[in-house]
Amino acid sequence: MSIDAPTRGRPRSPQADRAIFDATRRLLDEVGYQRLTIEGVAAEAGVAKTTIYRRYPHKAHLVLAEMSQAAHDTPATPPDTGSFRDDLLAVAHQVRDEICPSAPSSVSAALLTEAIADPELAERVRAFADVRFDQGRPLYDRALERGELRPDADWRVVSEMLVGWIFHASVASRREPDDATLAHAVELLVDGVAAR
Amino acid sequence: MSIDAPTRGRPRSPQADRAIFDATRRLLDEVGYQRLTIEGVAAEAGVAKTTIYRRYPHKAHLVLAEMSQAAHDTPATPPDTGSFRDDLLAVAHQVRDEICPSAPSSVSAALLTEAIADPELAERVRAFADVRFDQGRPLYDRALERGELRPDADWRVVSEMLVGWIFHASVASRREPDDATLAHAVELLVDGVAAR
Amino acid sequence: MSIDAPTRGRPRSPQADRAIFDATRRLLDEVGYQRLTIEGVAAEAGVAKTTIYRRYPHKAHLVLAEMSQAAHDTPATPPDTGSFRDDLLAVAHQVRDEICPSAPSSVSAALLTEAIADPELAERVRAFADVRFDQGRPLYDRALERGELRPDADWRVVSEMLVGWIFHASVASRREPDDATLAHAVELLVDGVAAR
Amino acid sequence: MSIDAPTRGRPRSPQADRAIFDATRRLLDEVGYQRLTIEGVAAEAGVAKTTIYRRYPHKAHLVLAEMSQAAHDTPATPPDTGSFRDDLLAVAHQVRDEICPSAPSSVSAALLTEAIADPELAERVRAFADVRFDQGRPLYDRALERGELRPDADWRVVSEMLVGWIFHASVASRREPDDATLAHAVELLVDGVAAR
DNA sequence: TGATAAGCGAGACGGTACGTCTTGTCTTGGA
DNA sequence: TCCAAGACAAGACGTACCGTCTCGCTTATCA
Repeated sequence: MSIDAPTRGRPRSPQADRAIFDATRRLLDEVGYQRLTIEGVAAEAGVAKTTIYRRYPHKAHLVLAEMSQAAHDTPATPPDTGSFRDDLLAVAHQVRDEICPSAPSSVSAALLTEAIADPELAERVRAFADVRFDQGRPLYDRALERGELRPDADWRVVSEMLVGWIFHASVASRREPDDATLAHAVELLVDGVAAR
Repeated sequence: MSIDAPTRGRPRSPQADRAIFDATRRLLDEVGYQRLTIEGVAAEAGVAKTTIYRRYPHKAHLVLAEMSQAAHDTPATPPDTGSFRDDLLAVAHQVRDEICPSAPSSVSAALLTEAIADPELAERVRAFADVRFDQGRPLYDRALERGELRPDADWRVVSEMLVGWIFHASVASRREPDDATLAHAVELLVDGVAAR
Repeated sequence: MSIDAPTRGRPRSPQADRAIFDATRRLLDEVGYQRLTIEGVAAEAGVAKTTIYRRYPHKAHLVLAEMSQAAHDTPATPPDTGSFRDDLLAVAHQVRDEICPSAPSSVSAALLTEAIADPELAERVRAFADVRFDQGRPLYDRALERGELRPDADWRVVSEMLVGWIFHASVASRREPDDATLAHAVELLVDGVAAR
Repeated sequence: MSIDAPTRGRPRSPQADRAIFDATRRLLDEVGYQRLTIEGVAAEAGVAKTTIYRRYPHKAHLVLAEMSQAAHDTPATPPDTGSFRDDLLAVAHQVRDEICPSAPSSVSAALLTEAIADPELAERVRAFADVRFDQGRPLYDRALERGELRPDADWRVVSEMLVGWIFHASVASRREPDDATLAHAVELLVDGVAAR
């Protein structure tokens, strides 16, 4: 990507890198984002605080880096059922099951919140989100080819609407939506809410 | 609701109540949620820390109470343009302008984030959201009467989809959606994304 | 003693008086002077804090009052062995066993300490000490009659020297003095430390 | 004494050490032990609270450390008048003038009081007292050589009796003993209270 | 084959806020 | 006027993390 500066001095330890990521993941699962502390990660990873601060300026950057790494290691493959409606429904299920499964895992919300006050972080979060959303793009392309999707529809808006709804419904309104509600939402999204 | 226990001991000072709320609002506007501090609120309100802790166990509860109070004092009136589509668009504008205006005001996001890890707070947030959503209900009732809305559509899901999208788009994806994007989103929502 | 002021309003409850004293004694035995709190006494006595503050301005006064009451209820009788030396030794044993038996009981030291900064308390403590010392006076009078005591010796100094030494030895130097050391101290006191 | 563990991490700042001691001394002189506050010391020393708590678990330990340091910096030299009796009298004057000079300085009493409930502190206090008493030992050795002192007399008991008496008389009984009373006490101690 | 430069562990440092505790005062309603 | 109950202002407590800073040591590249 960038030409590495001519690397003087001792290079950063890849073991430390891994240990930090692993500890971050473990603690994220255990106590959630809010109660995750750099100090705790350092202890869990058997690493000095400095070693973490040298890599990431803040907790949020650390966590985001870990998530990016994880996303890179296990890329999500969008469903391909042959039907746009069913594809969307499958995505809805995926998102719900990824976002909701117990409290701590909702790291994303926390990151988004922090991003509000930290423009640089916001930029990285946006980049991360872009990657995620782009992974879903083929789904819309296929739908378009099959003539199931309005050509003028902004696929990004559609994605965000689905994901944003699940987020909002889970947290602000009731518990996580059940299968019937998911289906209803997809139907509204596909067919519109207007009377025919 | 419940008959208040026959009020033993000195009653809580309404002046303190007000002072706390006012200080909270002022600081929220000034420094935002993250950097809001119980200690700071106490100082700003000219009140002892204990007086706040006696009322609210955590920062989040305090802030939510303030928001509830504010919402109660100035209830939002849903738009009534005579057209469902235009009503929705007006709501979208309202929500965007309320949510987005720069960093500090994104208190909601922070509250939602905290609610993830605090079930009791989550319950209160949910109650607050219910009130807000219910205020918008007449809009859907009118649309139904006019025959503009599918009778089987869950109005709550529709609301959440719109609000959730604006949230998500603002924070996770790009900056706040512009007017054209809002209009596009409303159109997708009303007419559906399927090709006709 | 004093003519009671013409008693307007509701008289103070003697039950409360007793409950306060009892609770004070219990807590003193349990947690010691330092960790005794007015709040704790009120709770333990089933009495409002105000009820205590109406009677005693400070913790120290409360405790001193309790001690005076206790001393009044069970006056100490000085030993009378027929020998000055043995009387002193008996007193030494009494004092050691009263002062030392486990940490919390050393309330006296704490009171003395507080008295340094509170002249009124100091006066009361002094009065209390005077009563205690006076209770020992007959011992010296008898010794004087028997011709065992130097006529010019200030009995108060002698008492204080014995008690002060036990205090000091217990706390500042080693553990509480054993019987042999007590006997040695009494001997030094009686016969002097000078070579004959 | 023990070989210090090979100094891992950043060493403690000697400047902080000094600043803490100096501030402690200043505040002790100003407001006395009871109203001395760790927070206050930190502020006065220009040091973080944690820096103090890292060194001393409690106020009492801090104060004792300061006293030890002070005692170490300016060791007391026992008087040497050539006469045991006059030496003792000189010591008595020293002790009275050191202990009594108005409220704040009676730190010792406070420390002793706290030591009752804190075994570790008690141990340190004892060590400190040992040093102080040992400094007075030559006085007794000289008296012994000159044949002024009973060979079987425990010099430590003698010291404690004198110091303990001054303590007790100052605090519990009346104000600080005047010169005549000091002389009388020394005389009793040296010659004994028994009639000849 | 050193010199130089960074990385690393450890842990102290100045800060800030936390949430708790206790103090002594006050304000209720009821006795 | 007292009492129980409990709110109140004040302020210290001891703790937890923050992000920065020395230390002594290790591991690289460059001269």
